[in-house]
Amino acid sequence: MQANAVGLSFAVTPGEAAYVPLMHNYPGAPKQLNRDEVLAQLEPILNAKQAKIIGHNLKYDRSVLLNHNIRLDGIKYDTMLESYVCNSVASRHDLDTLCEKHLNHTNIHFEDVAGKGAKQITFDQVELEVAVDYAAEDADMVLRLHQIFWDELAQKQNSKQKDLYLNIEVPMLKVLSNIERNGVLVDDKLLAVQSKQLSERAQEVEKQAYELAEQEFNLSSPKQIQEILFVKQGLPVVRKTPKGQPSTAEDVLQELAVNYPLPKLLLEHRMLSKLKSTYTDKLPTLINSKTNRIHTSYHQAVASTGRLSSSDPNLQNIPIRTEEGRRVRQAFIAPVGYKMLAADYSQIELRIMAHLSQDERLCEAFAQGEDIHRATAAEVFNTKLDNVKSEQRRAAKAINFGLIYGMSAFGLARQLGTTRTEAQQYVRLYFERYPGVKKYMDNIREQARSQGYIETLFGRRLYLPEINDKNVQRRQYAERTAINAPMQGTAADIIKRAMIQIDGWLQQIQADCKMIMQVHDELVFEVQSDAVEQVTQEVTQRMVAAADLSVPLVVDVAIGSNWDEVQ
DNA sequence: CATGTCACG
DNA sequence: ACGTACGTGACATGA
Repeated sequence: MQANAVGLSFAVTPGEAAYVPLMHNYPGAPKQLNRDEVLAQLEPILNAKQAKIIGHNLKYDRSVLLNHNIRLDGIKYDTMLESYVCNSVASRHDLDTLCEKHLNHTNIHFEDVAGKGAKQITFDQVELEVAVDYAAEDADMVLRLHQIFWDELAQKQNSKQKDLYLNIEVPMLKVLSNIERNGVLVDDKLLAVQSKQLSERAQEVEKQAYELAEQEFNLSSPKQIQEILFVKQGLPVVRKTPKGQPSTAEDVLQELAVNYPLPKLLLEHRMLSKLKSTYTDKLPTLINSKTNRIHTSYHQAVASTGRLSSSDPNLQNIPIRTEEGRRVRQAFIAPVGYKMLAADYSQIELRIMAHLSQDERLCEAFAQGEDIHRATAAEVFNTKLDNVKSEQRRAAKAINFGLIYGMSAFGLARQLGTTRTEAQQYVRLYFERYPGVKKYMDNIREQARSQGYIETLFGRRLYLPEINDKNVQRRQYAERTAINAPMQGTAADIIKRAMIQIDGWLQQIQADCKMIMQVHDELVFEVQSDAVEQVTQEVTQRMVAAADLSVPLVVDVAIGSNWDEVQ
């Protein structure tokens, strides 16, 4: 949203590339072609639907060009997405890493030409003679990488991956670019008020904590908290961190708070300072001065399961679970004359589990539109639906979540606050009542072992090299991933398909509606008030139709004037 | 830069 | 004996 083009580089034949400098600006810089004239002349090519432009992370190039009012619709291939589809478990998909890995070639690094840290210069200050090698190399390498990836994707046995790449990931690039550029309106005055309230409360808590500790200390320092709690006050050590220090994590403090007063204050202070520093103080600083809105970045090649991630700011972890936190959402607003509309998939991962496992009882429960946790409770506790106690439903809900995560009896027991034996009992009962699920879990583990990977419904492949590891921990971790990834990943595929359809519809009818956020199973829109009914209908229909499962996909829609009201 | 912690689905 | 539910990103501290 902020960057300007300094130059353009192209390659049409491997081993040859050109750099067109436009805006290099340093003492003695040579005269260059006028940027806007060059871009205007290039636009028919960049924007031609039949053009076959290949790039690396073209979402970024598209956005920079849009800053100059140039559209980049000739996108055909993106090597970052090719690498991601070929192996999403690989930790990085940046150009330098891919060149090392696939071309055995070390690129000129950006830091080599621009320096690093506080002394780093911007690319327009880089001398032409230096810039040309750096920029032209990029174009050449992208072309070479594409040839390698395309050979891999076009292999016949990988056709599902090719479809995933061409029909989901490449089209998504433009959808995400649109969402990012749309941005979201945030009420900075409200956040300022909240910041003030949070710091006032935090100060009171701080004062009380000093009295209880009989000294001043930094409540944000785990090290100092350890000293006070476990050395000075001699409280029992509940758990240790991976590095062997006594843990002061939330669940530990919760437990200690039953018998001692200080942990409760620490918990409250933690909550208040988290909300203030990460949200109410930070978000207002990220409002773009040109658009008066916040523009996140979505990352399409980060999460191994196929999910998106969001950063700068992360709009996928805005608080909702506590009363205090939720208030942050009141600052995400629709402008006058517009409404906020949120559409979320109901229980999508469990529905996918029903589909993948084809378990009869589970499919039937969804077909009947039952409350799935209640239905599970009725089965596990062998009672009528109407007689399910709230405690039983809570346990069933924990079991259902546990299943999605590839649970152990230990994990379930801890979640439920019960014994491991009892948790094991629940798991056994569950699998007796849902034998299809049991069979599916065993099959997917076995499939992961024999193939070394698992796949989502739409062919996204996750390699699990540690599935046969000698190390029990690593192997079990890979097994849990094998269980979880097909469900989380299929859900990611489905919402991406819906987003592509919805974006296409919005462009086509020129609706007064913007898609503004995605939070894994939820889409958020800003809709002109008169269009709310139409958008509700059209969005729901496209989300529901995004996959044809053995069970219905259900979408809940809510409308309000801010993000808190639509949950 | 590592660590611990905590926000979300 | 050990660690223990999946996937993320951001912040403060402290070396």
